[in-house]
Amino acid sequence: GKRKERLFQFLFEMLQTPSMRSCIWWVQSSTGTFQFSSQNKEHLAQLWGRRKGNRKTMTYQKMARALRNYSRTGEIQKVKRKLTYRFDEKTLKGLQGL
DNA sequence: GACGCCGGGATCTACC
DNA sequence: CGGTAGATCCCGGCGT
Repeated sequence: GKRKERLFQFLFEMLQTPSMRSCIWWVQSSTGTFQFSSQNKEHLAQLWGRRKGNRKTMTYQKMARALRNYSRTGEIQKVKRKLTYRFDEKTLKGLQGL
């Protein structure tokens, strides 16, 4: 099946990519906590936008809005720390099982 | 006050 | 046609 990739799947993939460490990294991988780089978050957002083939350039502001939608389903929660989020335990297990 | 980050409503689009 | 998953736009709140 070639269902379109979800945002959280893309982020997890980036977190496993060494060359992306300047954009996003694990704060604590065991709990699924990760953080974006204040300096390079826009580059990561643009990568996401290109992958989706969006008309306009993806920005952190817009990507973060999509991220906030995850708080409703609980797939990802925002943590108090700046630019830091956390995958839900169930979501994380699903991603690790790929 | 400016700027960066955050929360969420409204609306639109692409896809299944 | 209805639902999902964002994408886009916009505005207000808050801390530095």
